[in-house]
Amino acid sequence: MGLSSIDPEHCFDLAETLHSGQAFQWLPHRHEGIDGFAACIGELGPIWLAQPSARQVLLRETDEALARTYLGLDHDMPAIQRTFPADDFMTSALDFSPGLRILRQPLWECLATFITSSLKQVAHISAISLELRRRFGERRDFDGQPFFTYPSPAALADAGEEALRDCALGYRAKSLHRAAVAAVDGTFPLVDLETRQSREDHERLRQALLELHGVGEKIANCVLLFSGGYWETFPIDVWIERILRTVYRKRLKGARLQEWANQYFGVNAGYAQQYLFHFARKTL
DNA sequence: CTCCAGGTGCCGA
DNA sequence: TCGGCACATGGA
Repeated sequence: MGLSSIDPEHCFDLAETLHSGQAFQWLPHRHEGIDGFAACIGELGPIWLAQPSARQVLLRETDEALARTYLGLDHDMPAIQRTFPADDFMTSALDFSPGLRILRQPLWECLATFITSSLKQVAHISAISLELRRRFGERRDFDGQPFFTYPSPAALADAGEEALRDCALGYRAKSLHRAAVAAVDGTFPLVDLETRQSREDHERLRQALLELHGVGEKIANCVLLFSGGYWETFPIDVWIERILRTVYRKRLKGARLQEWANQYFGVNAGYAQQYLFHFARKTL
């Protein structure tokens, strides 16, 4: 199978993007003698991605369309970054990883992994995600190595809460199982919610997410940002809250802090948030 | 051992 | 509406 090369056009960093706490499945993988990363995306793949130089992303020809969407290679980064505030910390965060992109992940995979993320470190979210894939996902071999799709709602619903608990999920097992059941019985209409046509879709998806047990403001916002592509959405986790308190001197809480952040960081506040989060986590 | 991690639901004031 | 607390698990 032939390889394709994509020129990202704007500044793009594959490794930073795949390991910035948005997606949790990417593993180092050498393909045809080239070091890169491989994983399944939702029910697709595995796909392999490499970036031997700044203006060159390598992948298999058949994966090109999927990769462009997933990696956000069509994002107009200069235009997006011009909407960020120009304060010192924001500037430092941009300088630290100028090639960071917001991914566009499948809804179920993104929702399910973030349900398992509450009060967990990124490394452990990855471990949990991998275990769920290995136990309940579909095996797909690539270069003689096994990869696994993210388990479908049906697979997790059938597995049962106790089996999920065995994957070190703790109290999150109930939330994940109930979400899987909701997706299967249509209470949470995955396919409808994943299509994005009108302006109302944002609020529709947000409301549906918040009705799920175990999904609050933070997780709903992560899904809106990392799957829905709603870049104005600004998730506030412990890292971001710490930054807003210590760097930006904000003593506000909850909805008031959220309101301030959305106002201050602008129309692409969520995109800005990812630079802040990554910078803080890697340097503080 | 203690503290913390990309939080949420529920309780009482 | 708002603060306090329980909830599982593993790494630092």
